[in-house]
Amino acid sequence: MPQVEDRISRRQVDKFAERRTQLAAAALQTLSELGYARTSLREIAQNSEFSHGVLHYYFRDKVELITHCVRQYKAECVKRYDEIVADAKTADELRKGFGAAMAGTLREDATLHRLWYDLRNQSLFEEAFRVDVLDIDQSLERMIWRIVSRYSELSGLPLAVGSGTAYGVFDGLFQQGLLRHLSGIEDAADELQASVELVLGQLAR
Amino acid sequence: MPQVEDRISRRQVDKFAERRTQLAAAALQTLSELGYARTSLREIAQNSEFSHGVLHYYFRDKVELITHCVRQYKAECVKRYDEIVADAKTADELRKGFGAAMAGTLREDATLHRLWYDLRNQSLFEEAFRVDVLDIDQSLERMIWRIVSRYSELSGLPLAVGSGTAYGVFDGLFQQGLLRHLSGIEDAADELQASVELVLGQLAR
DNA sequence: GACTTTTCTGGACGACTGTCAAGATTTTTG
DNA sequence: CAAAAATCTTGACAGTCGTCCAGAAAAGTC
Repeated sequence: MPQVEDRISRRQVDKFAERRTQLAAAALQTLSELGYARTSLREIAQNSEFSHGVLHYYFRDKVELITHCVRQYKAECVKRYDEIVADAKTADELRKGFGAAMAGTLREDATLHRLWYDLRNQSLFEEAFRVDVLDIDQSLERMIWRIVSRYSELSGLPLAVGSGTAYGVFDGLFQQGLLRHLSGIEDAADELQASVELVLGQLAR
Repeated sequence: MPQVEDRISRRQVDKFAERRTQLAAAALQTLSELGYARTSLREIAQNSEFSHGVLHYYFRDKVELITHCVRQYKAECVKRYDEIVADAKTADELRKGFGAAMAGTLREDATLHRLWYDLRNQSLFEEAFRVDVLDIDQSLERMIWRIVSRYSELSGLPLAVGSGTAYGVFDGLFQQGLLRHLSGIEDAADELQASVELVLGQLAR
């Protein structure tokens, strides 16, 4: 049996990587259901079609598996959000589209977002995750900044805040919406949409 | 040995409750250092002057202990923040004081805040914590609202947003600051202060 | 077909977890 | 001081955890 490092860089790289993403997807699902604290390797394996031993064939240890998960999440996440930037023609169209997209992903991908905030918090305690988490966070910040600055462009109004502030504001609104939504508050998504549109209008005057 | 419920409502309630808060303080310290996922009862006991068995003498189980911790955190937290509302005479004084207080608690109580966000996230996975967490969250929202509405009062400017939106915005800014601060970014607190003052000015026009 | 390599299984390990209870210790009570 | 009650320690329990490994199963090679 070759070393993990060798296996990664061999001929059938694609097949090996394919299984890795397959297992990472099972891990992602388990994590989004149970959260980091209650997710075990055996539980992850049960959400796949393999036994628990195989995880150590494709990943060195648990940290590498979860790190890989986080990276995989990022790809899915940015792709998801980048569809939002869309091709709005007017400032108002962009503002409404942004609010609707936020509310939409809150409704549909609540458990995934819950996982993201969980992992981001874990990175505050476990340094192993920090680099990847910060990387994702920055890409999310850029994504928000693209929208906000484009809004300023379309509306002709100057922005009152910078990139980091804008991200903090909208991320806070979203997290608050997530908390309410998962607590069973019916109109949490609607309220988020209204808040987002309102605040975006306030940041460019 | 009487039941836990009986012990709580007996003559020396004060002494019993005193030890509970003492143990809860040890738990709070452990949790803020390790995070929820890595905190065990034995670890908590080692941060106190007792053995691990005593925890089940004062608390029914781990959930009750942590729930008690969260409640205790709330008391400390609201007290801490309520000193912020202070007695500002002018709108500008309040705005500066608010920003400075945010930056100050970010610098001094970073690990406690990190714990709060961790526990709030846990409540999204474990229903047992949800009630207490939502209670704290609401009291924080009211605290923010007191500041924001007072600012509107002092400045004579009308507010553009409601209570929930205001809380989401400032909580997001703070969390973003916490992430940067704990990642070793030196001027994270200063940036937070500037952001908070800026955004507060934007919400009332 | 046989032989080699890759992939996967299932069990074992030591460490750790929450929980519990028997008994030692301390404090309170009469 | 002695009896009783409260408090605390210690060790044990049944699980679960991440990790590892011997060997079964499958895939690839000649």
